[in-house]
Amino acid sequence: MKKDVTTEEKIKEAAREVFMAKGFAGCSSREISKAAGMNVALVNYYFRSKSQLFQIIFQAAMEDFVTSMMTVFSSDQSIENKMRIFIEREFEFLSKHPELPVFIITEMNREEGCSIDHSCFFEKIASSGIFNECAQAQAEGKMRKINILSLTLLIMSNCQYPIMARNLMQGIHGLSDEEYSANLILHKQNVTDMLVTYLFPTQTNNKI
Amino acid sequence: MKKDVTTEEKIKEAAREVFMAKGFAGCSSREISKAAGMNVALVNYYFRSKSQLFQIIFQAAMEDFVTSMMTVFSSDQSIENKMRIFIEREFEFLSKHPELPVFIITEMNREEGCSIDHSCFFEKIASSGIFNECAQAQAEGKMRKINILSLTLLIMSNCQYPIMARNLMQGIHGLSDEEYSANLILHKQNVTDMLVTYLFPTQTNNKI
DNA sequence: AACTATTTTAAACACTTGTTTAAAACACAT
DNA sequence: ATGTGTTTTAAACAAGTGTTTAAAATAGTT
Repeated sequence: MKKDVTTEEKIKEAAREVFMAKGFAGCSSREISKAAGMNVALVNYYFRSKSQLFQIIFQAAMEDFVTSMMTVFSSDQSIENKMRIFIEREFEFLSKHPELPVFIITEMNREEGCSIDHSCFFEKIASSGIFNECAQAQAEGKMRKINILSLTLLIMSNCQYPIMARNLMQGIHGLSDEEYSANLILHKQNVTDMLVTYLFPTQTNNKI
Repeated sequence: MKKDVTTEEKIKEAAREVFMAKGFAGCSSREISKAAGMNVALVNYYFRSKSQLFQIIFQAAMEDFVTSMMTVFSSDQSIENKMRIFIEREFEFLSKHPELPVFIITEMNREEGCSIDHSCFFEKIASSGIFNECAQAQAEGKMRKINILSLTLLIMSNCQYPIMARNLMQGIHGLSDEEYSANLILHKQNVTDMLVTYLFPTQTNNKI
């Protein structure tokens, strides 16, 4: 047979789109199969059930998520520069995949949802050596002493929330898509300034 | 008839719990009616449909959300103190209603979802005079000059995300409920320090 | 007690859900 | 062309969905 895009991948692609947009509970098997342009039964022929298909999609989404971090952490830069580049990349990445954070958070909260071990993601990030690098910088007084969770939260909060809450913010502030996108660029700069100033309090950074 | 808790309220209470925990798509009418301890038909007898019931619950949730802000903004405090108190209160409020932010954001993203006018919430907040107060403080050089959206985002991001992403963060960092709660208190302090230092850059605040 | 209006229920409606079955279409070797 | 294994489909399955209907239970009035 041989095709440029195999059926299995067509399903995965469609499932990813539909799951991300509507969540596990918000869509049906038929909706996915229709998006993939085929019969319902095929979805269960390749993946045993809707749940199993979902697990695969979710796992891949988490993978993407972490991978996007790794490229920066593993780079040959000062820790402050890594921070700047990471924020830059995170805004760029999330602008391309805006549903990803809400998707992951929502499905993590689902009771029957993904029962995979998530600590592997932590280990993957840890293997980049970024945490050791932080500890060293903190010991040398180059970096503010906060624990890893707080550090993670500070970065994730300020990068992800502005993307996640887009519709809410546009609704509240009455902004068009273009206006919000423009403001997002300004906000990214504010976030970078704030985080770098807070985390790396040097004489230069403390200037107003 | 007269009862201590009217049927209508029993439904609303049950609906709020179930909707918040599972979302609109994630639950059924029967599930709500069962949680309220009554027949399915009663839900549609008091509220015409599942959608209409949802709209009411969602509207009330947004109301709660905004009201929790107003009490602080309207208080008689310096703007820097308002900020500190607001963060304190927001962490406290969200710890009691952890599903609220994800619920609002998720349902704002739903296509068929709540088509209400959200600008009224902005006006409600604006009526507290907080925005004018900010503008004045900025004009006097007491506060960093950033636009309202960016200000909103900075605060909301750092207050809401740590609650929203609780399960994700616990999973990644391998933390128990108690551990995370404890860390949340530390993080709240970090967030307060960071935001106040960034937004009100005075000589005292700039100290490490 | 008998009538009326409201509140609650069981049952049914038509439709969608996830999943399975059995037959059809297809590819490919001989 | 025939046979074989894989891929795809239409059809059906039982269970669950939102909603409606008509009857039962209840409350309130006379």
